[in-house]
Amino acid sequence: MESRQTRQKQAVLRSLVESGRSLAPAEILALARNEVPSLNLSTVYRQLRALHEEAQVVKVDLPGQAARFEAQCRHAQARGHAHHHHHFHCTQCDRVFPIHGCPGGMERLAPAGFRVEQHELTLRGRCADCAQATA
Amino acid sequence: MESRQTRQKQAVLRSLVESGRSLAPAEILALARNEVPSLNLSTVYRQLRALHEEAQVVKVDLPGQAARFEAQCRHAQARGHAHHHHHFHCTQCDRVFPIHGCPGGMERLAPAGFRVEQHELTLRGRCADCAQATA
DNA sequence: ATACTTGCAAAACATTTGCAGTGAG
DNA sequence: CTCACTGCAAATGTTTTGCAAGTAT
Repeated sequence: MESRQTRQKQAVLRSLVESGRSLAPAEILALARNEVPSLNLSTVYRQLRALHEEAQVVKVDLPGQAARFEAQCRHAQARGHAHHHHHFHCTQCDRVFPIHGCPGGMERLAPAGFRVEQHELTLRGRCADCAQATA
Repeated sequence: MESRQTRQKQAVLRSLVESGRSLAPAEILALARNEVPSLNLSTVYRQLRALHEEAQVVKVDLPGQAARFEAQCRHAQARGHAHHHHHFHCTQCDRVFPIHGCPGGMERLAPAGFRVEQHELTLRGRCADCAQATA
């Protein structure tokens, strides 16, 4: 069950790396088709799963949104696990930005007896560009 | 466009209030059918939207999960806006519990120029019941 | 009576899967 | 040569919508 190197797999990963941000599967399909015109959406999903298992790609699940995917940063990739970070979702331009910080102290929030194993934080508001444009 | 009082609307709200936790539309359908056997899933969705607009029901969007809904607490209802709280999602029994606390200091996490307007926090792990069962 | 609501079927999305043919190793 | 990968079509799961019949006000 070892994975093979295919044009479609390279195209999916390259689209993600070159864009530098989180993309929806349909966006990835559109970009990757510049390289492999026959590319199919099913294949995009299958390769995203494979790349995710290889820790080359991170799945970004924001509340109430369809899943997006982003290329894993080199540093985290080398250590074999994802870098802990959160996301800022701009309600105006709909872009998603990484947040490199964490309030901490999550364990204390849960009721007694609950075992907190992980957490996800999503900030929402307006990004620098949109906040300035509105002001 | 004012809303009418129907058996199905009452059944949807009652199921939510009596359960005391977040329910998926399909779960609400099952419970509410005890009261109105002919109830349809489309109607559940339509009434959930109506009740949400009337601030009787809150939509709970956890990352990577289908939407759930919960009854708005009386206190918050009187003030006309939702009570700020987060959620704990048990990875074992898949139930969702309210968390009445908040780390705070979210504004400091965002890059300069970003305007944080709201945030959502999801804790994941094992609830008291499941943690004890495993131990 | 009027017009909002309901139930049903079908549509709209997002994501997955079965399968026969293609291609990487 | 093999067996994983691909494209396509169909299935799945969630949520929405069109429409004729039903019902609250």
